Amino acid sequence: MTTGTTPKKDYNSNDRFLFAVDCIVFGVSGNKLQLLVFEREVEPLAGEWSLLGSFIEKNESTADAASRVLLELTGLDNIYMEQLHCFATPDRDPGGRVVSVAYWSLIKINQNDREFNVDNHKARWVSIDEMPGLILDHGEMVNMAIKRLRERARFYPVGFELVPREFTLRQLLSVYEAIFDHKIDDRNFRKKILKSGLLTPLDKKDKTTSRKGSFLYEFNKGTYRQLQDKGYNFEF
Amino acid sequence: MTTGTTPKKDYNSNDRFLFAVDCIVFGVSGNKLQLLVFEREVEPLAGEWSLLGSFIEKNESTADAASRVLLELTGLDNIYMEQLHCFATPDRDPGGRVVSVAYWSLIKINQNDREFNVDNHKARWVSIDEMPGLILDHGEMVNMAIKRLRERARFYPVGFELVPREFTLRQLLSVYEAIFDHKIDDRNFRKKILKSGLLTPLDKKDKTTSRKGSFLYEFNKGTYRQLQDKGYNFEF
DNA sequence: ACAAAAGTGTTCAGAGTACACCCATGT
DNA sequence: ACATGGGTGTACTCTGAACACTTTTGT
Repeated sequence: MTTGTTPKKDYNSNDRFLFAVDCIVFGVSGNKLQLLVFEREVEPLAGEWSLLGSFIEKNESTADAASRVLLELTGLDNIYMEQLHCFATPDRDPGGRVVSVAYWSLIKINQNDREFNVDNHKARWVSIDEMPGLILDHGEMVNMAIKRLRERARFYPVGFELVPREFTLRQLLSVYEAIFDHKIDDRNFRKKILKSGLLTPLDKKDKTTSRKGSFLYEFNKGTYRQLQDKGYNFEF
Repeated sequence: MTTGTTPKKDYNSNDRFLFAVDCIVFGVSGNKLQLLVFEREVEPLAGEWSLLGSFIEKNESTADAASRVLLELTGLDNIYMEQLHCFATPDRDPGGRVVSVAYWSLIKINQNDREFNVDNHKARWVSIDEMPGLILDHGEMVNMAIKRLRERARFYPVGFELVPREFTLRQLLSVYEAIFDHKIDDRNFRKKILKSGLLTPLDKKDKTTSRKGSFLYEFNKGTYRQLQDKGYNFEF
């Protein structure tokens, strides 16, 4: 039926494109999922809100570039990060034919908010309920990333990436409430999450939020790795 | 802590890369998941097995390019297709700095195997158990695609993409056995899949596989669309 | 003593799992 | 009549979901 299915691979005669990454950075605070957005300081579109991105350098991969952007931003190099999607419609950037690979990442706001001064750099956490309009297709990227995050969080233990190393059950519950954007039953949550084996109870209490104090847990990497392969139902 | 987080966006001074798509095409036959592989006819690496791909043209998106490749191959333009991942390590292609976006797709082998003559085009269906070595990082792409397919198939109704428009329960069961690579209990499968509301029973029987004949079903698009958002557990 | 958050158990309904026999038909 | 694949039902277990009160302790 068809004629030629020979791969078109001519390394000399083909078009070359500019190539960038954009980073979608999520955190949780105040029971809401937050997004880190930036005010662009350069043309085109200076003054408008966008994600943070960068062109890819000659000898780096997209993952390297995204890590570089996150490192410059937060000073941290062990941030949870996944590739989201490659955005490549010809007219997505009026500045030229630019292909962008979006990465999404999760950071622990409480742990790191001193590491970078958001205001000085014209960066701001916004609740995803109050997200401003973003340039180009960045809004589309964010929506896809939210969807992907929720998908991951349903069956894989990514909730832990949004919580400090030592955390209380209520903190973890808040994170899941923020991700899924609905109230979760306290007792059922405790029962299920404790049964999963993902939590190691510590002999300490966090007394900052109540007089009684609430027990701290840390999170069990061994069980984590098992569940990353098999999956686990984190719907509450 | 950090200093400059200004997006590095200079449209003139940055490197430009070649940009390609590669297509991972799955089908099911003989109770096994099959992959469509090609023998390359051009240098570099002529004579070796690879996925089918193409460079991106100036005014097309990656999705357009992948659809174009699939259309040239199968003559069909309504193939189920998802972006897999953007592969962009600097040294992945010895022929130059080529970034490749991989797409995976599902086709109904029985329905279409006459539409393209696989042998004439040096293309071949291979069981994923007997996959030959593939050039470059194509093996890695396929492994990631298998993982992604299984993930999708667990919670979304993609199994239907691998079955003709009218199909028997046994055919559908075989598809799921192939995807997950394990035996599925016949009775429990029927019970669950019929309860899901995804199937519309037809008043016809397929008599090609038994004397008694087995009822044909078609698949309910309305329910399908609901389940695509909510997800549904297709583990059997 | 009281305010504020932490912690705890039970019941019920629905889903998953394991498992073995009869049915319809063409030859 | 028989061989071949198609079709069916039940009992048990486990998980999810709904739901309200007691505990601790600093002030």
